Amino acid sequence: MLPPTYPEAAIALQEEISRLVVTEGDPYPSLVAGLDAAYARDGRTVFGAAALLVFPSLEFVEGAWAACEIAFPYIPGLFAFREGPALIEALGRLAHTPDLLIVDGHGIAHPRRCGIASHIGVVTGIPSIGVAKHLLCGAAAEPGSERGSAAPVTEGGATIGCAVRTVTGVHPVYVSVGHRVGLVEAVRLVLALSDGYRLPAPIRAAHALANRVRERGDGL
DNA sequence: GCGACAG
DNA sequence: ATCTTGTCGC
Repeated sequence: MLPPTYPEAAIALQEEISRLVVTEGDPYPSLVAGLDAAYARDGRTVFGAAALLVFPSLEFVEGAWAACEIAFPYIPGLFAFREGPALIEALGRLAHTPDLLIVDGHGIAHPRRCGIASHIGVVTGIPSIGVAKHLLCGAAAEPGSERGSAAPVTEGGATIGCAVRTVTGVHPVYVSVGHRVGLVEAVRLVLALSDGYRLPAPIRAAHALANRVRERGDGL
């Protein structure tokens, strides 16, 4: 199916993809890729970046990026149709295939249980986890203030993610299942991938790469 | 109808 | 996300 042009088509596609999401799994990855994007100042191009790190040493292996014309507006809940193409393109340019994806954004902590992390996980078949800085839906209980504390994010009685304290005393991140990873396992992995900063190392590396690429050349 | 709303 | 400098604090 071609990339949807209208919100109604995008929503219909998400409803189909959400049925394919596998919400359990306990991967022990060797190579973890962080995915993030940056936008050109003119707002017409999105730069997707993938940063590959060794697990659990967090040693950097390689980075890849891709520039795409923005083909979809920013609509909360339809994020994947804006950034997804650039992230998947960058992912495909890595010389190695990751065993796990850490995506900047939500997994199933989404109105249709199909955030960008789940979307990319299903499309690629690679286990994925969503890590977001803010909630899109649901409500989170307050986790303890110590690093490692976690509290559930729920919506309508269902647990859709966890608020996780990656740094003592710092605002938590919101972790949710992307694809082929259980929630408990996702939280454990995010903590193992976090080394002193609020966001996990793979996402920070991807974020830095995306910004570097954007600064170096706004065009294509 | 009103407010909220990943990046 | 992006527009934007310095500044307070560990």
